[in-house]
Amino acid sequence: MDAFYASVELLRYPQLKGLPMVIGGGRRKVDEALRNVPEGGTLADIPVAAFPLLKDYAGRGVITTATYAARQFGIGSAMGLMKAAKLCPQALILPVDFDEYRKYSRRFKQVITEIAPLMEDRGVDEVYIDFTDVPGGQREGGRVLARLIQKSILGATGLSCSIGVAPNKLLAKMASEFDKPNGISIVFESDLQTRIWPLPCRKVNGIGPKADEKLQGHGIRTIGELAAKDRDWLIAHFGKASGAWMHEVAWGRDQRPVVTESEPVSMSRETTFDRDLHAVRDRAELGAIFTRLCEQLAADLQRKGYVGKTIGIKLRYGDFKIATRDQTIEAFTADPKEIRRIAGQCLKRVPLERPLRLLGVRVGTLARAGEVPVEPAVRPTAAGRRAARPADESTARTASLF
DNA sequence: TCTGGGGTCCTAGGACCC
DNA sequence: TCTGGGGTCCTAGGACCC
Repeated sequence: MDAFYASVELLRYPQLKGLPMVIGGGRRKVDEALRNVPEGGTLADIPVAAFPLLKDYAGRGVITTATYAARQFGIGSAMGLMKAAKLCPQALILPVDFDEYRKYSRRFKQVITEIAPLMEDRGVDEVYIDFTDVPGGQREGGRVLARLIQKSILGATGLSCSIGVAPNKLLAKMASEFDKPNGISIVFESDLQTRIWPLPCRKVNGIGPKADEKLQGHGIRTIGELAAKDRDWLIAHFGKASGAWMHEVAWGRDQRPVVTESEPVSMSRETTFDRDLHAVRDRAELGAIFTRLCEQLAADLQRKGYVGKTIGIKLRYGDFKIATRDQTIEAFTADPKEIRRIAGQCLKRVPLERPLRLLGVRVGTLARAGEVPVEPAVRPTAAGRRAARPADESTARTASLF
């Protein structure tokens, strides 16, 4: 989907079309500015001047989506809001409204599955579709079907999307970026050398900043340069699995099927504080946030009908370093009190002297409530074994906080 | 310009079992 | 006297994606 969050917002506020706008940041300040709906009017009647400007936004956060008008100024996803404000102070800013995006997500995905039932979910704004057995799916290399899907989604939601059609998921994903927004791009196997090999390695789904940096360290910048490397050389430098995988993708090979169903592995809730908090000084505030996260997470689990038995916490310190702890318990649970109790024990095992930026709670090893696997014979858990051992010195002093 | 929230998968060491 | 081989589970961290 093209600039998905921003495009959904423009459906509500069509008066903002064409203006530089970003989605991100907390709710509070922005919400105040939006309490300007004229008497008897609708959201579309709010004057543009009533919307908050990026330059007036003071707070932590990143941009989740920028309109194409905002991108002209060099603003992009994941950019800090403060930096974006320097690039384009007059841009408008709207808070993230995930419930609304999820609504439109369900809608466009339903449109797709009615046309092509084999669809793989890749988050709120992205999917893979298997054209293979869809009637007419091969006409003009898939362009006819792609066009039908685009038109149907636009008709049902008012949203545009970009589609890449290729022999596999790897190439289709890259193809989808060739013509944005509202484009269709067909890539054949025979296009590998001309259209894929000139691209930077970073364009491969799965090669991130770290791998790219390492590749560049070896003088490898493009996918073609990667393809030129010996398979064994790649394995020697990137490990057996990664090296072999890199060799495959550089040659455009990918056998992964389109997966239409999957079960969640974990659920979590986390929050970044408005300011860094200290475990001792801000004890009450932290405790309240901690409890709330556990309650939200329990509610998520219960609403979706899951229970879990691995409970964990995540901290991000002021210096952005991350620490995680988890503990597997014997009985599956979705109970907020139990989650908080175990998560609290996890917190006691992590250093709490330094300023904290983020706190998160996670439940993993999920099972559908009501289909809980039979417990195997009890053996002492790792936690039980650990309990016999005293906490290390750094955590001992703060152990009673939670 | 200090950098969100919700996920998945992989690696690696240690405990434990057969 | 010194020391197997294979397997699973648990835990912590990290890369990556949307």
